[in-house]
Amino acid sequence: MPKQSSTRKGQFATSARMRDVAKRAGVSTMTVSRALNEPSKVSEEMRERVLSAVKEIGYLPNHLASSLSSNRSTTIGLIVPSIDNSIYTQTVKGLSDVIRQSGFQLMIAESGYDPNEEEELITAFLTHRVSGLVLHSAEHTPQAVAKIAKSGVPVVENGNIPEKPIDMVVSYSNWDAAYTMTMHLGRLGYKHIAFASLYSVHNDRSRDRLKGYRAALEQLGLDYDPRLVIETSRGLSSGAEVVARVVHSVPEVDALFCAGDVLAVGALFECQKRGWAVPGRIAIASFDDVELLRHLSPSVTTLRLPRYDIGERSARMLLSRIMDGAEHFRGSIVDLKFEVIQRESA
Amino acid sequence: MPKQSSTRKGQFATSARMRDVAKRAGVSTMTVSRALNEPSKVSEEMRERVLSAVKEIGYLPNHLASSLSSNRSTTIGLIVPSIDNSIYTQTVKGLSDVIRQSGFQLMIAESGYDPNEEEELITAFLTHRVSGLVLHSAEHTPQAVAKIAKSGVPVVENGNIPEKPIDMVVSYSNWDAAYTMTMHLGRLGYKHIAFASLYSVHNDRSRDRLKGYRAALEQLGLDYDPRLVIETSRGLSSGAEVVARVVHSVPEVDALFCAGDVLAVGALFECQKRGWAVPGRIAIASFDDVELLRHLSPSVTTLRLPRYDIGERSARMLLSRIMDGAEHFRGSIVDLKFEVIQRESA
DNA sequence: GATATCTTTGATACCGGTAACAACATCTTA
DNA sequence: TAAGATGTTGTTACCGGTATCAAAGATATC
Repeated sequence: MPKQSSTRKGQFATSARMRDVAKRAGVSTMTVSRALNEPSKVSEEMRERVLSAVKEIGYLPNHLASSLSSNRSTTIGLIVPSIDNSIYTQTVKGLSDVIRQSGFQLMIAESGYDPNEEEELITAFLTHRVSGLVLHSAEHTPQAVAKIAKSGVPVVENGNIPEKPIDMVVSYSNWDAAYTMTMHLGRLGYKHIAFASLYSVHNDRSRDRLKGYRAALEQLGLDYDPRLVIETSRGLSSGAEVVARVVHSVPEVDALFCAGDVLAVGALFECQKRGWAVPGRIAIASFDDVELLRHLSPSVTTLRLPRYDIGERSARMLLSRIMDGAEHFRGSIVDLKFEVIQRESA
Repeated sequence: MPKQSSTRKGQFATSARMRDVAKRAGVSTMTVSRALNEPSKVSEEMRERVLSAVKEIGYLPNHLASSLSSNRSTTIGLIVPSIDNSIYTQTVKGLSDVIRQSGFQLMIAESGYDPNEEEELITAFLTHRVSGLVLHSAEHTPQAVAKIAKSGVPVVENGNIPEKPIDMVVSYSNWDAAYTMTMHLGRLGYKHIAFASLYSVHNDRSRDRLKGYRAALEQLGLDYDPRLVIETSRGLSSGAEVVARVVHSVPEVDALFCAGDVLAVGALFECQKRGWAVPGRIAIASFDDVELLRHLSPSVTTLRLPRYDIGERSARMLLSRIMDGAEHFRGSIVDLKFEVIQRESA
C-alpha cells in the first residue's frame, strides 16, 4: 500500500457509524444492519425508526467493513489490453450496465497487452477481494492462472475462445470470424486476398485471425503468399501503409482484408488518394462494424461482432455465479455469433 | 480447536491470512505487517523470514481489512457521462496511467448524463470509501455536493470549468474553446456561422459552448440567428442531418461549427454526397482532434483539447492530496490550454 | 558505569460491520 | 391448553488487518 498523509489517524473525516444510528434509533446494531440489508426480517416500526435515524444522521454504510465481515464483496475486476481503444468500450458498456444494476462496482485497469502487467493487476484485484474477474486477453502467465485458481474467484475471458480456458468464456471466435470473411471474399471471386492484422506478439486474437485466414485460403484452393500478409500497428496511417506495401510487392492483389482496428478506413483513404477504384482495383473488407464504415463511400464490407452482448452475457454469468452460486456455469463457453455485413467495398 | 479455514462462510475460497504467515515465520502479525508495508522498520533478518513465508504460503494481503483498520483506502472513483464515448477514453487513460503507477485502483461508472444517477454513484463510491473522486460532469445535485463535503473526500472536476467548483478542477474551458473557434472562423471571413452541438439538457459543457459561440458572434459584430443553432444527438447521421436542416432554413450559411462528437465528420460526408465544396460552399470546423479528421479530404479544421493531460493532471493532484496531504491544492483550478488546428475544411 | 535514546518486536484494543445463536413473544395446531 | 413453530430483537464473537503503546535489547552520551 502506498504511503499516505499521516494527518491524524487516517484520511477520512469522521463519519457516522452504524452504532450511532443504533443509538439514535434506540436499537442494537444488528437491527440496523437487518433493517438496511434484510428489511423483511425486521418489523415495520423498527424499519421506519432505523431509516429515519439513518436520514437524520446522514449515515453511509461502510462497504469495506461489511465485505470484510461477511466475506463477500461487491466489486468486479476488469482488465482490458488498452483503455483508450474504442473496440472495448462497447463490451465495457455491456458489463457496466448489468453490473451497476446489480449494485456491484467495476474496477477497471489496462494491461497494455502485457501478460506480466496483467498478472500484477490480477494480484492487485485479488487483494481487493473482487468477487469476479473479467479478462479480455486469453494469454496469461502460469502464475496468474494459479493465483486465480487458488483464490476461487470466478472468471470470464472475453476477447477470444481460448484453447485452455481458465473458467468461463464469452466471446466470438477470431479464427472463425477471419475464416468466414476470407471465405466470403473468396466466394465473391477474389483470388489474391491480402491480410492485414495487428501485431500478434502477445495478441492471441491476432494470431487466431491469421490462422482463420490461412484455413480459408486452403479451403478455397488459393495459395498462401506470405507477401500478402502484413502485421502492423493500430491507426489510420498504418492502414494507408499497408495498401502501399502490399500493392507494391504483389501488384495482382485484388482484395485486402483488414482484420484490425480502423486499418480498413486508412486503407480506403489511401486508395482514394491514389485514385484507385474500390472495389474495382482492390476490394476492402474490415473486421468490426464501427459506425463510420457504413457512412464511407464506398461503404465498407465488414464483420459485425457482438461486442455489447459479450459484456452483457459475461456480467450475467459472472453475477449468477457470485450471487446464486450457479455452478453449472463453471467452465462454460459461450460462442457468440458474428455476421458478415455486405456493403459496397467488396 | 481453532476454526478451520474451510468452514468459513461466504463466497471466497480459503486464503492465507497474515496470522498464518506470522506463525510460519515465527513472529507476530505486526512484524509481518511492518515487513510488508514499512520494510525499513524491520530488521533485515525478519524481513527475509517474513517474505519467504509469504511466498511459501502464497499469501495475498487483504486490502479490505487493511483499509478498514487503517482508515485509508487505495481506490479512486471515476464517473463519466458515458463509458462508450471515445471522447473520454483519453482522459481515462491519463488517469489510469498515473493512478496505477501509485498502486491505486480505479473504480469507474457511468452516469448516463443524469445528475441523479451521478448522485447514486457518488454515494456508492463513498460507501466503498474511495479516497478520491473524479467527476466529468460539472452539474451535480445539491445532495451529491453535500455528501461529498461531509465525507471530506477530495474531488476533481474534469469536463468543464464550473462556476462553483466543488473542490479542484482540471479542464479546458468549453466557453473559451467555442469562443476561440468561432472567432477564428469569423476572422477567416465567414459571416453566417452555424453552430451544432449536443443536447444541452444536463450538459453544462454543451451550454457553455453555445455561450462561447454567442459571445464570439457579438465580438465579431455578427447577428445571432437562432436558426443557425442546432442541438442534436451524437453520431454521424446527426451531423448529416444538421447540414440538411441548416442549409434548408438559412441558405446563405457559409460555415458550420460542429461542437460535438463526430458531428463534423457526418456533416462533411453529407456535403460530399451533395456535391458541395468544402470549404467553398460551406466551411466545416470540429471540436475535438480525433485522428480521423486529419485524414479526411478535405482535412478538418478543429480544436485540439488536452484530453490526456486532463486525466494525468487530475490524478496527480488527487494523489498529492491523498498521499501527501497537499492542502494547497484544495480548491485550485487548472485551466489547460487548447489549440486551433487549422486545416483545409475552413 | 549509569542514564538517555534509538531500534526492534510484541500485546492489546480496536476499525465497522455481520454470522450465529440465544432469548423472548406471538402464533399455530392438535 | 401445552408444545412446537414462527417472528423479532439482542449478545457475543469474530472478519483480517493496523494504531498505539509498552518492553527489551542495542547504542550513545557523559
